Order: sequence, then structure tokens, then C-alpha cells
Amino acid sequence: MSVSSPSEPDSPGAQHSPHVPDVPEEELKVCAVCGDRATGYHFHVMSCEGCKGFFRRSILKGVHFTCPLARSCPITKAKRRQCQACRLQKCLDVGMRKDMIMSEEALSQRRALRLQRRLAQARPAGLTAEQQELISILIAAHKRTFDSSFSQFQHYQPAVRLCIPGPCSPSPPGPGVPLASLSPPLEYLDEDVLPDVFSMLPHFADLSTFMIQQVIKFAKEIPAFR
Amino acid sequence: MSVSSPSEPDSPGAQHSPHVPDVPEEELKVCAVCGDRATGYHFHVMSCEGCKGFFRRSILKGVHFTCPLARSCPITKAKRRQCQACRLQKCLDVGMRKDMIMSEEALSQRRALRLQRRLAQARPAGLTAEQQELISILIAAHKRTFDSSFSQFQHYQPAVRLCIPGPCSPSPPGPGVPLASLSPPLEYLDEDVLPDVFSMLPHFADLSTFMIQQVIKFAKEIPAFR
DNA sequence: ATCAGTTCACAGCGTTCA
DNA sequence: TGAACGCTGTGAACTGAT
Repeated sequence: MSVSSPSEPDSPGAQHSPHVPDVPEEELKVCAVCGDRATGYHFHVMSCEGCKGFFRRSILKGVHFTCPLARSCPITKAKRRQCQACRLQKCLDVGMRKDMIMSEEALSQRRALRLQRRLAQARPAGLTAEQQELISILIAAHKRTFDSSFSQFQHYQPAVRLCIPGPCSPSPPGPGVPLASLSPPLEYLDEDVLPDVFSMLPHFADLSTFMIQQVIKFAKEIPAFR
Repeated sequence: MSVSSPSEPDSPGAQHSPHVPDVPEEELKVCAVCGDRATGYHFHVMSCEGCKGFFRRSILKGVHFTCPLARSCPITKAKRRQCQACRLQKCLDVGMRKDMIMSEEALSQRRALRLQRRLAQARPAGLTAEQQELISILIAAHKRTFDSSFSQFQHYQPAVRLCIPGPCSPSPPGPGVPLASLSPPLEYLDEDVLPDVFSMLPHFADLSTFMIQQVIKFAKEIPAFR
């Protein structure tokens, strides 16, 4: 590409360009379609707001214009509105890409997401200050008592690793039939393993006790329980 | 729809005037035909509502006026109705363009489209904006997840083509019974094939799983499910 | 900062009706 | 006939995601 002129203040890779609003914005930014002042790259082409909007609308609506003349109308800032057919053709000629326009699907998806956020933000507005307070209390209590890393459960590991012959049995990888995998085949359970299951009852009791304690701890954090 | 623009040397404020509230609203807006107060550009010429309507009607009806005098009647706001021939001539002289008047064809097309929209809009009038939005979300989700070409089902074709010997008895190809063409000649179907029906159960299971997955996919597209 | 989409006031077309 | 109005494309100014 051309070497930047000496007057170019904000060369690419400039460190802090402290936003030079007064600098004579050289007219390198010219719309490739109509010659109007461009505002940046749109759909891969340096172009103005007008041609940007025109291209998106035209593609999105899927219209097909017809030039009343010889399909070679000059496209300038002043004349660009005279012939839509030639304007759209010029857009394509200079390389505007249809595929950079979001599909109607992607748009509705994006809109739905935004609507959801709006609603989520508007919802808590309908709550009273008291309700807000209660929510934050509950969240705080949960945070303080919930062992998200499960590190406390380390103390309750059984001394002997017990392998339950469940779904991880040496069965051939089925052709994607998850529903059937919920019931392990009984053939793999033999009598030798069963006695150990009963020996773990005390262990489960301890575990249950611990978990109940956790719930009580949580409840105690909530003022309403007093 | 093409929109006319000011003449090519883009005059100041030709586009959206960047809001100049203090500018003395000089009556630069003068009809180029009759001198009346103009309401904007019409058919490429700054003109009043009267000359605008007159020009369109005249062209549309294709009439040909004749001046009773010397074809040089003065056209002013007060006298413009006196001579249609000279008024139309003046319109053309100052540059009004016939080609900016929509053809009867384009008009009827536009009218039909509008009528259609009226009817479509009268129907869902009982729905709130929120409901409308929900509908479009559902439609978008369906479009995105429904495999209208059923191309995905290609993966679930049974390895062996199975023909179910149904009600079509060994009759000669009846005249004009296209449904029969779906089942190949029965001579090729013997008893050996029937047991295979049961062997296809896993296949149906896979198929069901796939379809359930599709339904889940659809549900996930709906924000309310989060 | 850039570049997608979104908003909205306006320009200019046709339409209506007194 | 023409003032008032409805409708749609336009583009400057915005929001928002990256």
C-alpha cells in the first residue's frame, strides 16, 4: 500500500492516538460506491451511511430492481437515489458482500436475546425494596454455606473405593440410545459385591447427617427463621 | 421506489439540513412553475402541491391540451388554471420528468400489496405487542430447527430396503394408480423378509431419539425455557 | 475503536375528498 | 383542483457487541 504521507498523524500502529478531532481528516475516507464521505468499512467496503443502509435493505428484502435506462447510470452523491438498480450493482461491483448481512434468523435470535435482557432488567423494578432485600439475604446465605468446591466431602470418602458396575460397564458403545442406558444390565451384578453395599450404610448415614447440618446452617443464616 | 433528489450540484442543505433552526425561513421554496409556495421537490422540480397534482394527472391521463391563444400564457398562482396547455408546457420546460410518475402497472401492483397488508393486519389486531413478539420468536425457532428438506433423515435410512407387503395384492399395474408405484412388484417379496421387521426395532429407536433431540433443540431456542 | 444493526424524522411518491 | 394525508425509502445518529 501507499506509504503514509508526512501529514498523516495517526498512522496504523500509533500508540495512544489521543483523538485528534481538529486534524484535517484527509478525504481518504471516500465511499467507493458514490463518492460521498465514508464512515468506515461496511460489508467489506469503505462506504457512506447511505450506501450502507441501502445495501442492507436491498439484500434483506430481496428485491430486484430494474434500470429504466442502459444499466450504466452514474452513481454520485447527488444521483445515487435516481437508479436503485445501478446503485445496487455498483455496491456489488466494488465488493460489498451479501454474506456479511445477518440473516433474518440470526437477527430474530439476537432480538430475542435482547428482549429477554430487557425484561430481566425490568422485572426487579417491580419488586419492593423488602423483596430485593430478602433476595440478597438468601443469596448471601447460600454463598456462605454452600460448599461449591465440595471440599468438605473429602472427609466422607469411603475407605475402600467401591466400583459400582453401572452404565460404565464394558458394553459396546451403543448407537446413541441414551434412554436404554438408564437401566444397567443385571447380568453384571454378582453376589460378591452385594455384601459391601451393606457395609457402607454407616458411611451413608454420616454423609446424610453432614448434609442435613449444612441445610440447618443455611436456615440459620436467614433472619426469618428466628 | 425511487426518490428524486435535488439537482446534481448538491446545493447546501440539499440532504437533511443539519438542523438550522435560526436560518430565516426564506421563501426559497418557490414553485418553479407558478411561483406559489413550494412544498418540496416533485418530479425533480421544486414545486407546489397544485402543479404537482396537475402534472401527474395530466401525464397519467395522457391528455393533450391545446392553447387557445399564442401558447405563451403567463403561469402564476392566480392564473395557472386558465390554460392547461401552457401550464403543462411550463412544467416540462422547468424540468418535470414524466418517468418519475409511476406506471399504471406499478400502481396496481402496489395497491394489491397494500390491500393484502390491510387484511393481514386486521386479523391479529387483538394481540398485544408482547404476544406478537412471542409469535415471531416461535416461528424463528421453528424455522431454525425444522429440517424442512428432511435431509438429516438420510442418516437414518435402514441398511436394507424393506418393503412392507401391505394391501397391494399381486395385481397388474392398474391404470393410473400412482400409489401402487411405491411398492415394487411383489414377486420379489418372499417370507424370508418378514423376520427383518423385528430387526429394525433398534433402527426405530435411533430415529425416535433423533426426533426427540430435534424437539429439545427447538425448545432451547425459546428464551422462556431458560 | 470498529462495524454490525436500530431508530426515527423527513422527502417525495400516490390518494382522498371538499 | 389542491390541501391534507398515508406510505415507503433514505440516511444521520444512535445502541451494542467484539
